[in-house]
Amino acid sequence: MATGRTHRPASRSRGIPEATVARLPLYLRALTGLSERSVPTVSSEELAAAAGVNSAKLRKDFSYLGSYGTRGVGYDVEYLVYQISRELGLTQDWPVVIVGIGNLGAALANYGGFASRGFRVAALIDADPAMAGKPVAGIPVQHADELEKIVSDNGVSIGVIATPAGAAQPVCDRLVAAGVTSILNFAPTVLTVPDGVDVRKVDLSIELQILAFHEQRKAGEEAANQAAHPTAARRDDSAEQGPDGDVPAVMPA
Amino acid sequence: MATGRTHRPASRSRGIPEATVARLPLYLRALTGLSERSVPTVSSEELAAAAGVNSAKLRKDFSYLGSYGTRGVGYDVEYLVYQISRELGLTQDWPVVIVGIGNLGAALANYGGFASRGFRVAALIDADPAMAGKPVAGIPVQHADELEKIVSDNGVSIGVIATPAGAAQPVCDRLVAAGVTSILNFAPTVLTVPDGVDVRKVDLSIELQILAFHEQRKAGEEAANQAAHPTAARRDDSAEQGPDGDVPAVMPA
DNA sequence: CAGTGTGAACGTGTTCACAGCC
DNA sequence: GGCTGTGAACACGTTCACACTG
Repeated sequence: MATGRTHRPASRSRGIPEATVARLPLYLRALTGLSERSVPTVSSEELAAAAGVNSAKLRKDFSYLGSYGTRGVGYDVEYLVYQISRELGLTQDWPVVIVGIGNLGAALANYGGFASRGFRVAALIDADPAMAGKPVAGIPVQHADELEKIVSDNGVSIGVIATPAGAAQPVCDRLVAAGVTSILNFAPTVLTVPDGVDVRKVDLSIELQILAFHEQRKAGEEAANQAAHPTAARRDDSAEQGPDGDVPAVMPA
Repeated sequence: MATGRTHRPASRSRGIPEATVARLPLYLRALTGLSERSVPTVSSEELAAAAGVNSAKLRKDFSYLGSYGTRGVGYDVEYLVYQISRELGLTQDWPVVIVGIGNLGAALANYGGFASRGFRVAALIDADPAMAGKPVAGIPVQHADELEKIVSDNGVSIGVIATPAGAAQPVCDRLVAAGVTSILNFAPTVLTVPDGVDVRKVDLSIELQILAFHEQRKAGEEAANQAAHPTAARRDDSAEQGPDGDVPAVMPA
């Protein structure tokens, strides 16, 4: 595996597991913090703690990139920052367009983490003519009619969709047709795209629902323990929604 | 597995795989759409398409909840909506507080998907005294000093953190101390919480970095094909960042 | 000796393919 | 006949534990 010096790009950059890729930004952030505090080296243990993972996972992740550590010492912070940045493609800069400048779009435009790492907001686009020309985060909003021109003129390959659900698919289609091949979707819809186009979705409501699931479970366990432990049971405004019995009005055949 | 009528909550609600839980909201959304269009039943194939997964996965997921389908027919839409809602704990309502009413916090407060499914914004909290009393999304912002009181008065168990990175951990600690046991974190920081507290993180910058990784890979493959296929190569403003050779200024030992 | 790098064991998630039922 | 429900096979991801090395 990756014999010392990096040789064939294909052999070492092929097949980095998705799960590892998803953690690289986490490591990078932790490393950047260390770098700013001028820490020269870290052990896998320390870095793992800073990134919120366990050290075995971190070492395995790094092993996919190559052998960038020093046994008995740890990892050189600056060197790792560079290697991970390069692996993620952050040594080049990525022009990004944000479509849909409502509350969320504006929040994204103002988000500092954007510019910090290789990403540059090339344009803000909204369908509302009243928005056109209005500056948000110092960038004038452009009308949706300009979308295709903006994408091709700026060589944009990453698009962020922050429109209402209904507008998302048409916007997506236009972005893709104009040449965008990666989309970050904040609208609560499943987007359909041709092969070769990546979509990642960020969905607030889904995250909350997952939390609710676990929260409910906790409450259930608490209730179960209550027989033996009749202590304070928080958040019991009404009857514990019975996981049994109470069937809805509508019933299947 | 789940013999017909649901009996012991523990036996059937124990051990729904995390991956399945994460998809339930997706199914629920697709089903809600069908329900609004008064579609009475769906096959696993149709529903899977609407949710953007494959049908085998969907059937396996549903099998963890019980046998809610009818062979040869499909699933009753209304019934499934109810079962999934109940499983996710959405038949009760969850008061939520949002801390940090900047651009993002305001976007979240205005987000419709919130109220639609069991979640209710109980309070908006910000550290800036100038914000206090100002209504956002029709809800007056309260000062951070009130945090503990708000959480306990409303029986809040889910908190959303939309503060700057530096404030996130202290806010988190206060929320947890006040009784919150589930946290949705939008700040780009790793939060440390006691056992029994769930944290989910939404991180825009990480999502973009993952997209950049894949985007870079595509560009690399494109470049590789270029030898045989010297067609138009989009987004090649500068030299293909060599995955080999070019070492940074800083070097390891 | 301290700490990386990694095979091997393990666990989780996905897909297949078909038996069983309506 | 058509579609669900599910064991069994497979793929992917995580953890363990230790050989190896600066």
